[in-house]
Amino acid sequence: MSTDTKRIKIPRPGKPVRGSRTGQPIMVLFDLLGRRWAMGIIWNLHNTPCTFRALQERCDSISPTVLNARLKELRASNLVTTCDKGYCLTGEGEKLYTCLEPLGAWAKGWSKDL
Amino acid sequence: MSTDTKRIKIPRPGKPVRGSRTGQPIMVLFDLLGRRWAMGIIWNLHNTPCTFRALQERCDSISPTVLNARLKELRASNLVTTCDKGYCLTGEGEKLYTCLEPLGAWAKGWSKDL
DNA sequence: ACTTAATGCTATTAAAAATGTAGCAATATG
DNA sequence: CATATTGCTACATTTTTAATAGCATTAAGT
Repeated sequence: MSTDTKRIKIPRPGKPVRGSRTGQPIMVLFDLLGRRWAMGIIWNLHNTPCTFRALQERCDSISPTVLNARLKELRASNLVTTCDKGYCLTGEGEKLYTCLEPLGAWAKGWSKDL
Repeated sequence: MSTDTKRIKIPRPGKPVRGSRTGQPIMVLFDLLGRRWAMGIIWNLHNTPCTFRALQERCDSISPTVLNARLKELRASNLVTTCDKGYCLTGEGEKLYTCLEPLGAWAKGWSKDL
């Protein structure tokens, strides 16, 4: 469980990122969340800390390479951390989750008329 | 402005998608939104229809290849459509936007303590 | 102490997606 | 007509993601 962030690009507010030269917070967030499995990881981690391997299974057998990359990014962004049970959301991460939560209900309605 | 959807993979609720064999609506949505620029496009299109090229500029000069791919997906998913001003969000798209909106405020707070 | 099993990864190769640039066809405008 | 704008497509390059194997470390079982 290293916090090694070398050679990975973490989007940072105020700095140019993929998708925003200005580094507007929302665009930085979209850059971070708009990566494969980022939101799924937050969703699956909500209120249920778990080990790397358990998380891997919950995320439909996501490859360890990507899971590890996402976890590094999310930890560097202070959304995910480690606890005695393994990985879990930080306080900020849980707050972010509550912002995402309404999407669950919306998605159900959307899926009906699709 | 064709509605040509051949050769692109649109995630569909109820069907296995990238990231969910079960096709849970939320996972389908995450698959769709977890693609580069998808959320940024919705954000930029909110209440402000515009042409392909104008949208391209708003999205920090996103490449036309990706913009077009995202637009096809979002149109096929009934979130984006065309109007006299060019592209715009559908009713569903605007509803989705209201789900995303809180992220703007959250992101500002998050960016401070990062 | 010696296995065995689980955990957290890294390495590697291949496939898919995104980027960047050029430019074309169609329509509108002067 | 000539020019400009629009909505894209083509193509080559770079990044990401995927898929699979497996290693090092720790914890438990016998």
